[in-house]
Amino acid sequence: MRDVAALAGVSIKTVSRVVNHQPGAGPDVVRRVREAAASLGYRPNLTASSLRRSDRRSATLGVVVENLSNPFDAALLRAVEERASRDGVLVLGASDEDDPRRQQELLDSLASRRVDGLVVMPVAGDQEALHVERQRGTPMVLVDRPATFAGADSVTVTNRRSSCEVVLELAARGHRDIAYLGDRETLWTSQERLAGFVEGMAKAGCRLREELVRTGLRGALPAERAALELLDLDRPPTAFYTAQNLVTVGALQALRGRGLQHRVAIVGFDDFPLADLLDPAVTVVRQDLATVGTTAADLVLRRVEGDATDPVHVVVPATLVRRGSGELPAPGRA
Amino acid sequence: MRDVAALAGVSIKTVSRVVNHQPGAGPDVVRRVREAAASLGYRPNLTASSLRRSDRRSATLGVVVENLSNPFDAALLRAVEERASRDGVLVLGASDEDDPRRQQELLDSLASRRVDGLVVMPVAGDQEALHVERQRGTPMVLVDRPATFAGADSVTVTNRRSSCEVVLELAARGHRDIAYLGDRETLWTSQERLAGFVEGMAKAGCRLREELVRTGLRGALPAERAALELLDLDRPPTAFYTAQNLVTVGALQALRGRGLQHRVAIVGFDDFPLADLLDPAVTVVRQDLATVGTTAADLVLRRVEGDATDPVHVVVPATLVRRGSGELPAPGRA
DNA sequence: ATGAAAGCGCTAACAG
DNA sequence: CTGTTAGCGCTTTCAT
Repeated sequence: MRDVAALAGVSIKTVSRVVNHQPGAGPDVVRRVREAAASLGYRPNLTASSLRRSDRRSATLGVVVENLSNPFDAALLRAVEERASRDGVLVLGASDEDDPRRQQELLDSLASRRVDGLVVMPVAGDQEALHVERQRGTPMVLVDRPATFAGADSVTVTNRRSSCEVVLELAARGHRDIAYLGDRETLWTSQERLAGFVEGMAKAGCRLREELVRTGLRGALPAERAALELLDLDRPPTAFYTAQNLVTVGALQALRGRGLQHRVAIVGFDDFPLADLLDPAVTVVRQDLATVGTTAADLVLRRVEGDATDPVHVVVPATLVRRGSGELPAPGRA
Repeated sequence: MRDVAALAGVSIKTVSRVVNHQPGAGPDVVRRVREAAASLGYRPNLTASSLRRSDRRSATLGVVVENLSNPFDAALLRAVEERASRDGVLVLGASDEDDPRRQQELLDSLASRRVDGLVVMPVAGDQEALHVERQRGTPMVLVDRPATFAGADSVTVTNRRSSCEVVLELAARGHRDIAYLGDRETLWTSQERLAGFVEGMAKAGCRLREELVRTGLRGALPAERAALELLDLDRPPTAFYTAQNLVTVGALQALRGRGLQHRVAIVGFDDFPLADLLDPAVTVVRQDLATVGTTAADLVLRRVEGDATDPVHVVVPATLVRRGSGELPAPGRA
């Protein structure tokens, strides 16, 4: 910048004004400065600028998720990025592998880069680290699971309500022996989905058979095994509600293995690519990650702008996508 | 940092030494400084540090892809992130939507934040903007398509060779009327895959029927239509090579629509989730994005460290994943 | 082993 | 309209 000023024959401050499109620079001077900048290949240094500026903004957000290659997390990152880019804000994306230590490292790393705000999908368990970071002043929005401390905004989806609706739909088609396959119950989303299932069964007047409820399924293989076991019962379920992506895949594999894919209904939570290419196409509850991400970005950017109103918990509706597998009627009820 | 120094009763420089684990600080002083830092909630400011430091590093890389929510791009970002995190380097991820203007904006934006290096999946067409940025000194690695200018490293996969192999495999199972469905030919990868297809047909001694080669297919729907047209020919193909993700999906839909999924062979380029859940499971050429990303990150980080050897073009092998759909024999050749 | 002074690239606050 | 001075938080260089 000094060099540009010298070449253009003006003061360094004038260059600053031109670069930042501030008023108070003659049109002729502007041109000379621009030329000088171009010929020297000058690039403004945003880090130096933000160091000195009074707002101290880095025009950068941090996004911490479990794994950026997870389509779920990627969609979220993308949505945040899209919203942020409208304000010229860039996004530092990072994966914590659901490891609290790693999450802490990333928080420190992002804080030392002075990100303006954080969008975090918190690791299961204690949120103390996030609380501490928030108290240091960093605007923060939690996604997927709500904050267990005061001060941060949260954006989640209708895990419970949508799960309840799924059960009611299945019951409306005559199903009464409905099985629940879910992930670890340490996850807030799993708890909510199970709660919604239980609620739905009650509302539908279905007896909840304990042996048809299986949780703690981590990945497709355990889910497949669990589904096979249920199918081998004397009185097997006529419908499955699979409350997580990979669990759904495992259950589908089980049904296919038994040749029951057209006889046993199944609804999954979380959409997945090609769900409509299977036979029958798979009915799912779809989370609107784009809305979740955009909302989260909106919130955090607003906080960055100084909005100090009370923290909010936004709940984005998930939608039931009927494709066929969830609309199979109970036997003898065609 | 000043406050920490005051509280600990030492000079600001001493605090700097402690924070950076530099020698020249008494064990007692170290403890006092650490305590003061903790009690004040001090966070080092990496941006201020990098501004003053002689290496001028920001410990940040920029990754520019088409769309971060694309599983392909997400896997790449994740791989770069993983490699970078081992050096304490964070990653700014950005989507250019295959728009040259947007790519330029992102380059400027990343440059103004003084990223140490760039990993770029270049937009189709002119690479002049990248060339300019590279000449300004930013280490840069192109992925997916090679650089058309001197100075940048590239990492691609064996588009051509793998395509050739696919054809030879199909031919070995008796197929001679093999169709090619591909994306736009303006894309380097598409060109390579088509070239490999042509090469394979020649090597296998198959006559290449022009009417069985369809390119410019953008997305699943056009691909499905094209596939249906080919299936309606007097002498339809007995095998498909679909050279892109969505094209494969479209062709699968066409085969399923005609009930031919067990009679006509199909091999796709690019793996996709649940490819093994379809019936028959889909044989694909899988790109090893993890290796591509890690390699790219490796290269760019090495350049950041000062490696000034000649630019390289690394070609990562893609692997044929045989799942069934590609192993269907030609009719009358069971 | 510790500290004082200078300055990275830039902008706030005040002159002219 | 334009320039001068000071200083953001930190590290360099050189002293002590």
